[in-house]
Amino acid sequence: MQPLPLNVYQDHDTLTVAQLLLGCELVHESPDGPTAGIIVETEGYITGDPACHAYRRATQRNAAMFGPAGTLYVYQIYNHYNCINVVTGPEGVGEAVLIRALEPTEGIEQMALRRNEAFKTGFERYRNNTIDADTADGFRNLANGPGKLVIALGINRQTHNFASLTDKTGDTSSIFIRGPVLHDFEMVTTTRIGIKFGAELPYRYYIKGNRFVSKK
DNA sequence: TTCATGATCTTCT
DNA sequence: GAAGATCATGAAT
Repeated sequence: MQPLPLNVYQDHDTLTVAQLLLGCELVHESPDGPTAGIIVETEGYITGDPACHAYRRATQRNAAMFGPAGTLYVYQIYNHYNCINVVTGPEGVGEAVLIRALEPTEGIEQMALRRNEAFKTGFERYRNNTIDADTADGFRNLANGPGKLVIALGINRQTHNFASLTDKTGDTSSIFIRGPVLHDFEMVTTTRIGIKFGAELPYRYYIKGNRFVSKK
C-alpha cells in the first residue's frame, strides 16, 4: 500500500485530519527493519488553542509545527520521552495532530527489543524491567501511549523532526502513513489528556472499543 | 542567569 | 488513584 498523498494532510483542517488518520497505519522503515502500527488515538492542536505548543509564538522547539503539512514535529516531554505530531495547516500556521497510540502490526519483536532497550538505558530503577510481547499485557503495552510508540518505532527527534511523510527520496530511515487499513469502526470524540489549559476542548479522537487506546 | 513547568511512564497502594 | 523520576525549554529577571 502506498503512503497517503500530500493532499490528505493539506486539503483538510487539522481536526479533520486527526479523524482521518484513525485506522491508518504508521510505518517506520528503519535500518533495523520495518515496524508499524495502526493509529487508534489522536489529538488535534490548533491556532487559538491554549494547549497548543504554537499558541504563543514560534520558537526553536516548535518550529516544525509551522512547516508545511505532511511533515513531522517531534518534541521532548517530561525529561526524556518524545512525542510525534503530524503537521497540518498551511506553512506559517502552527497546527498539528498528536499520535497518541498504535495497535502494533509489523515488527513486533523489534518493538519489544526497543522498548526493553529503553528500560536498560533509561532510569536506573527500571533496569530490571522487561516487556514480553508474547503475553497479552506485554503486547498491549508496546505502543499504547505517545511516549511508548515513539520508542517502539525507533523514532528520535534528531532524525525525524521536520521529516516528510510523503517524500521518501533517499531515506535510510523513512516514516510514512498508509491506509486506511481499518474500516467500519466507531469513533469516540472526547477531551484531551494530560493538559491544563484548553482541557475542555473536545479535540481527542479514538477508535471505540480498541484495547490499545491509552486511556478511556 | 535563574526559575517554573510539563501533550509521560512506571510502580506502588 | 497517587507520586516519583529528572531536565530541556521558554519566559522572567
